Amino acid sequence: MFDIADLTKEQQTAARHDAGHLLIVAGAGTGKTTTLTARLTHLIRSGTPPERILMLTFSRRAAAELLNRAEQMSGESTAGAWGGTFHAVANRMLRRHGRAIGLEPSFTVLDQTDTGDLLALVRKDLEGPADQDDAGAPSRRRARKQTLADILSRCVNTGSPLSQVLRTNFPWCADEKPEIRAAFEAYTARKRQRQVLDFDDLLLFWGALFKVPDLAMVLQAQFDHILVDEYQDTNPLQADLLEALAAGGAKLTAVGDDAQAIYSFRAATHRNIMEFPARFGADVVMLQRNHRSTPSLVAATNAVIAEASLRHPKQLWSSRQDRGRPSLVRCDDEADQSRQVCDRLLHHHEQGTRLQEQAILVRAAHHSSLLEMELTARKIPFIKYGGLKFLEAAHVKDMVCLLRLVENPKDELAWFRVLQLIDGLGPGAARRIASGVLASGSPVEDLGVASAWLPEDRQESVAGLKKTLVECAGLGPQAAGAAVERARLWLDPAVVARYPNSGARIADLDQLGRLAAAAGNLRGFLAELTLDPPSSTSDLAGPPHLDDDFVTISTIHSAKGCEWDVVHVIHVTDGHIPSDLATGDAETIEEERRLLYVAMTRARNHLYAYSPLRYHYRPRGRDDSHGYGQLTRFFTPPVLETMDNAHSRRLPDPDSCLPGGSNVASGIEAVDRMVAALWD
DNA sequence: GAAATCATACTTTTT
DNA sequence: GTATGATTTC
Repeated sequence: MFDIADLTKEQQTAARHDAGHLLIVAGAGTGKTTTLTARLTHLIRSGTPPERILMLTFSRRAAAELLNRAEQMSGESTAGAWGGTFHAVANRMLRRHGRAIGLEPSFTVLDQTDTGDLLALVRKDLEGPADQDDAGAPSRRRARKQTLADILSRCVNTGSPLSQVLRTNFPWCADEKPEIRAAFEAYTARKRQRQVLDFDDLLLFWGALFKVPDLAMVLQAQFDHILVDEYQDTNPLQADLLEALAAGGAKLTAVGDDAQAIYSFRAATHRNIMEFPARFGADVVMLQRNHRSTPSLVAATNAVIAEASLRHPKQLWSSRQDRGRPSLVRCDDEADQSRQVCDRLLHHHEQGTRLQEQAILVRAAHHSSLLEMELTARKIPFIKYGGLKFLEAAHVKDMVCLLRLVENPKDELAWFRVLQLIDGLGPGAARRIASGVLASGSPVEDLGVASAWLPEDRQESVAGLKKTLVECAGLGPQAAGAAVERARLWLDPAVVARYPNSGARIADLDQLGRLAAAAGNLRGFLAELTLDPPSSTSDLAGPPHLDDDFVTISTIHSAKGCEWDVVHVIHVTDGHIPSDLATGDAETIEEERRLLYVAMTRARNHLYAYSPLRYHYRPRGRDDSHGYGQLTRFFTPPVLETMDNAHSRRLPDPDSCLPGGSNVASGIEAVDRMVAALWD
């Protein structure tokens, strides 16, 4: 167990800072978590009650771990401290204070998929039956529903008008602007009627709470200290929230590293961290001593990031014992890459590095599929983080919607989905019944009335659903586990009849039942599930046996904040890293560079970057605005000088910058008005 | 109006 | 390769 006195001087300065707001620029591996822990310890020891501390982190797990470590370090309880993601904290605040702006505490939260589904639903409602006459012209394809959700979210999170977002981020949808705009308006209205919030609403409404004068005073007096982790990955809306939170005199501590900003696709902007000192009048402490990696690895990662434009200049250094330079491994093709990864994995294992101390990092979840086959064939166990979509599996979604109806019978989307599980009911019938049911004050009771037009046998099936909902609700709010069990009596047969490989799906429902039983409270369980979904195969299957050793496969995004002795980064090839979908725009390519930087800086002792020379499928060139056939290489000569096995040529680097700015109004109507103003 | 079939754009990262 | 929407069939 260490003490604050064991920290480096710069870490101590950060931990003990007492004058006003503070920005800690913490380079990769510089002991950010240690410093934050020490700061928490310092605050608690110097008399700040835990419940007057708010920690905004990137995941619930990060918050829990910080509190845990602070508790060990300080020897005092951290119980009562507030912690979680921006969205999770917003959820808690709104359940408690939402009534002040006209929000019932039983609201449900839509995830990104739900948002897309609801947008599709209202878009369908909007299109008149009149569009059918021009039979000759095949109606052109419209933006997919998920794209609509992305557009909406980007408008709201950056505070940019629809036309600008369409122009710069979704040019192929620009000619649909009128329909998109109409869909957004209808979508907003629909959400309000049904008491559902999407992710962005959570932040907007949290902000709206601060516009209620009496409540704002209470909220602003609630915390003495607010700590924000991973500040480089926050968006303008979140920065505004912080400003409102701190208006009552709470001290802000923001921690982050502009070189690791990798969430611009979610509207995060490194401008937040660059502008923080000026905006809040904060002191800056810079951590530059890398405790994680060997000097050779630091030299290589420094060389990679040195070529980035627009950064907080810093030079990381390490005094750890060296273990040799990182390797760039040229592979013949993808199959060769898989073999080589396995070979090196096993080599290090024989040298005494457990598989758990090794990781394979990928740009996109599907990049590891061939490798996973090779691992399986060689009987090397692994777990995979990121990309797993437990919640998006149809049968899981079915169960979640069923539970959502128990909690909020006005949840139209849930009705729409659940009704279609009944044999013989499709989208049409579901829509008709759902709208009938929602027109009444007590939706569940009137289910029979709303479906009276159906043939008799189907009415009976609907009655079965009603019985299920009534009985689940009768179990009370604390019985999430029992509710799942009861719901399964109705859902299981439908799942078996409806989907192939129902065995695995039933097993998933078992798992969901276990999670629900552990959560207890149904409302909390549902909110937690959408705000902090299970992120790995192990979260679902439960931890493997303790003696089991397994290697981790993770997307680079999910690997943020983690570290391993040995790291294998695969597919470091133009088209994969950087991704094809980084459309040749300079800013996006810069983000891909940072992504590679994050991946490489996860390694403590050994680092391998694999680069297949040939792919068996046709590589797709990106939209190529700066010349024919030009490749993006991150391993430029200066970088290659820090690595083994390599040779390459040089590229010019690009530069650019993006605009921002946003504002928040008051009350639900005001929020809606403000958002609607974006749709010009 | 629902289910089945067909055609064709699109294929990332996540709260 | 796959998922969505348009079209045809029942």
